[in-house]
Amino acid sequence: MRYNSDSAMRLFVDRLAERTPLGEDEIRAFRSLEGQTSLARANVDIVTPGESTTYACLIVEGLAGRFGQVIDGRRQITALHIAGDMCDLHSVVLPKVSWALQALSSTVILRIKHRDILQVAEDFPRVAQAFWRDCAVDASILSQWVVNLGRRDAPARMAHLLCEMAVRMENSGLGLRGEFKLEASQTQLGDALGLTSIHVNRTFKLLRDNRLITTEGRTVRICNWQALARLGDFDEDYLYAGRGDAYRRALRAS
Amino acid sequence: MRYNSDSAMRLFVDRLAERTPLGEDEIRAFRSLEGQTSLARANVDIVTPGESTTYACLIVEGLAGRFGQVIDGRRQITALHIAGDMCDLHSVVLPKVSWALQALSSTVILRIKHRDILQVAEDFPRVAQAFWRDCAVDASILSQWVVNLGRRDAPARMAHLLCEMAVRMENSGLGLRGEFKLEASQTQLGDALGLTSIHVNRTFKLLRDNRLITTEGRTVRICNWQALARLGDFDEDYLYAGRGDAYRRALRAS
DNA sequence: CGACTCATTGAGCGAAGTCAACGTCCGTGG
DNA sequence: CCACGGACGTTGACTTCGCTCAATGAGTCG
Repeated sequence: MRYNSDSAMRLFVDRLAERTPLGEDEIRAFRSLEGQTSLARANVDIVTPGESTTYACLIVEGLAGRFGQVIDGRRQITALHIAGDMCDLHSVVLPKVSWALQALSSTVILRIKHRDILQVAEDFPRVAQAFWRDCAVDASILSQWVVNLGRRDAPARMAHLLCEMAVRMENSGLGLRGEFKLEASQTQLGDALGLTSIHVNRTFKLLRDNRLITTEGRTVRICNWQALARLGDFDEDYLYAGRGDAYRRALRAS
Repeated sequence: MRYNSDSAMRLFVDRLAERTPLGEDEIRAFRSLEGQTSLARANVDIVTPGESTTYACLIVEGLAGRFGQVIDGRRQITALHIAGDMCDLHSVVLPKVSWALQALSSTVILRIKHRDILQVAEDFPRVAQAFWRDCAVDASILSQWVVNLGRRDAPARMAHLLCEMAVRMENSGLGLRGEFKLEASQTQLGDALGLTSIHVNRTFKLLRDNRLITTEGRTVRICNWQALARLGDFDEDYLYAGRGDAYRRALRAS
């Protein structure tokens, strides 16, 4: 099968370059990395826990989640990844993983060899720094999830997640913060929010009843961004997602 | 004041070198980094949110926590750091922070300039990789905290935290997993566990009543490691902290 | 058509929060 | 020296948020 993995690669490199100034040759070196695309259907593991991986996964299309496991079978999603995300870049330096990577909806991924990534990082210190920084942003998001789970009730938690995904999608040109598709079932959202699917449903209803959002299938429309962000106590700084014009122009040009 | 910051530096470098083979000159280059020590009393901010830091903090002695803030004044600790931890190494690549770093008990820290750290990383690719890897381990721990907060009830959550701190302390030679000092108040533990101090107290009582632990002041003794680890569903792999060969083999894949 | 997944809603329960009181330890100042 | 205040730990009574169990409907695929 052939997927347009170029666009995802461009998204990823743009994001790196936005946060870490990279020269022409550095970008070229990185973009020349080869990989294999493959399709994973919803609820299929891409990486299984305990595995020693030899490649990192770039999302080309769809939605994937990193899952932590609890002994009784319940699951907790620790990260959501959209197109353009290198979802397990950290596995380059820690290849033995203790989590699962799973497609939440039909997802196309591009597997890039650790060895190749390490080589580029070794040849170009700035690229190494860009990788390190990307992992740090990932950790920053993870920190916010800890806060979200630890100290916010269900409506605030959900509001925060919706705001986060809205901004991330918009920044990757995959939607607008006012309207975007969140390709996850309520059960999967529950796994991300530390709630049951039933409570996710009720919380959705609450947000709809308060005219903060509307939903249509899996499309979410945020009717009142201000109010939703206030409810979720959302401040997008932690995403380090440049809303700079330069970035957007660059995207549009390509 | 003069503190023995050498021992903390040694702890940190040992940990790096344990996970990333470093040459003599690389270790020497790193250990030659200079810093300023200072003392922070309990509940005093070392780094304040919104700050743009120019240095990273190595804990020489004591206990520090990274705090996320919620609008209503409640707090959530997203990471605990003990002696030998470079608690905000990621700020080297993301200097504008959105969290607070606070001493939980009297804590001595060594501030090392970002500029110097970046220089060593640029000169020695393996050192850069070691930093990247250290941040990845930090993120791995963060992931486990997400799982802990999202999918475990209070007793399991607490058991998991106790096991984690026990292993980390033992691995840094600051205690034994069977007995160690956890220099945090029950309120602070609540901030880490997403519980109220009152519920932390009740949960402590529960663990004591079940003869899993005993406490004496802030010294925790784990009487039944097996049972506590089972209750907390604790598997130490995610800490990448073994001194044994197993984990070194796991890393060798890279 | 049947089997399946997913969304929706109700009823009852339980884990954790809130509010409140009290004891201990410790530092500080009259 | 003791009195006072503050931080911390402990415990009880009551409330509430989110979970469990259960039933139903809507959409989809073979």
